[in-house]
Amino acid sequence: MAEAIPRYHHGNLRAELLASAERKLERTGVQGLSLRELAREIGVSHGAPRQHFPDKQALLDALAVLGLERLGCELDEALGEAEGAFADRLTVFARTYVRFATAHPALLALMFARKDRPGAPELLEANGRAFAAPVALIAGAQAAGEIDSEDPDRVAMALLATIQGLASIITGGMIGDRPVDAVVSGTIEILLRGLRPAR
Amino acid sequence: MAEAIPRYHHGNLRAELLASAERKLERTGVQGLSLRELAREIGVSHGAPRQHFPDKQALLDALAVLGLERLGCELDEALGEAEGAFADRLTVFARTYVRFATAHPALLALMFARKDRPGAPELLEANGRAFAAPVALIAGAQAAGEIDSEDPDRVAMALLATIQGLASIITGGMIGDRPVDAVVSGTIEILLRGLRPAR
DNA sequence: CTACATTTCTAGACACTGACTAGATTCTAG
DNA sequence: CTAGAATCTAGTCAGTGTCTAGAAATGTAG
Repeated sequence: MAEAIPRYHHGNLRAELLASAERKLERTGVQGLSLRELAREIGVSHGAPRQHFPDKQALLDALAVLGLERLGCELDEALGEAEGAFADRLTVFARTYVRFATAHPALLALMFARKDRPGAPELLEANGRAFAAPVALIAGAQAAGEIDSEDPDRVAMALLATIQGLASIITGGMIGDRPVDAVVSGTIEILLRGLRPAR
Repeated sequence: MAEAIPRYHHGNLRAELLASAERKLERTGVQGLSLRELAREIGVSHGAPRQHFPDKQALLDALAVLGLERLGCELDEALGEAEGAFADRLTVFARTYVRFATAHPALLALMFARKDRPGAPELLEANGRAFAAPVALIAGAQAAGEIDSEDPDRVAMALLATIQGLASIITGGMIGDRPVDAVVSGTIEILLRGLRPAR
């Protein structure tokens, strides 16, 4: 640690607050996240965070944006190197999303907070960017005739809803002891059969 | 109001706490729910709730159980009087569930909190009771050959996940200005096409 | 009816939190 | 070098959840 000498100006407080907050978030949930405790751990006065986040909600929103960006990166990466038919790539998307959801359930809850809220336009924006790759994937499949496309928007909605639902069920502990990957790919399989073009 | 005379023993505090808490919950979310404020509104001292709920979490859990019971009633009722093919009855289930979810989003979040938690066995139990009717509906359809049943459990999982996902998307505000009922029935339609027995 | 035990509620305390303020310190342009 | 902006400290406030001791009402024998 080179951070042994406490200077008056921390120099990187905003970033370190976010990092510490995210660590704490996964361990204790939103309820157990305290601005003062964060400041204490970082070694800064209890009022310091206010310089970077006017509000606790502002910190949470920033965490959500970061989460969306990271999810977006993981999705881009996974879908970028995914080859093969639409079915396979959609499964890759679902698995990546579900893995993220189960790895960071508390963060996901923040990311899914109401977006029609004052001060959440950047959240909505980040949301759009995060899901750009899967949306493009679906649109491409529709254009290529790989899936039914009578109503593209409805199809995309159904796919996203299902995958988000899987994540909810799993993080809620309602999956019991069923194997995650099997449930995910089984569900995707059913969906795809329903989306097959009616020839 | 016959409750004008404040007696020492309220006589019905537990029930009134739950009712007040639920009202507040929908307006302010979990964050804005304060035991002391509840006590103040009801006209009782700040320590009184502790007699009925040892913990704030205990109040929240009780709220979740009540929510599950009410959801179960609504589902039972809706599915009880639903006639017709499996497709129609499944749509009724989805609509009923989504309506409940959009009407009580904060309560739904409580109901979907992690169930593998110390002191949540009654939550899990209530969860099972609430979804008894739709689970029976699905099992019946499988038995009657109305839908594919190579793996009954997987099929049920896919259906529940999808419907829960719809609720998440809608309460998260990500549905935009699309008509709710159309999105719901459109998604169900796709699922059902995928579940049609392969003859 | 009385005496006792239990339930229910009050009142006071404690540590903690998020938010606000004034002022000290450091950084940075000009 | 200096003035102003950015950053941090320290003190304060109302509010919260939880704990405690004890008062008040209720229920239950004898």
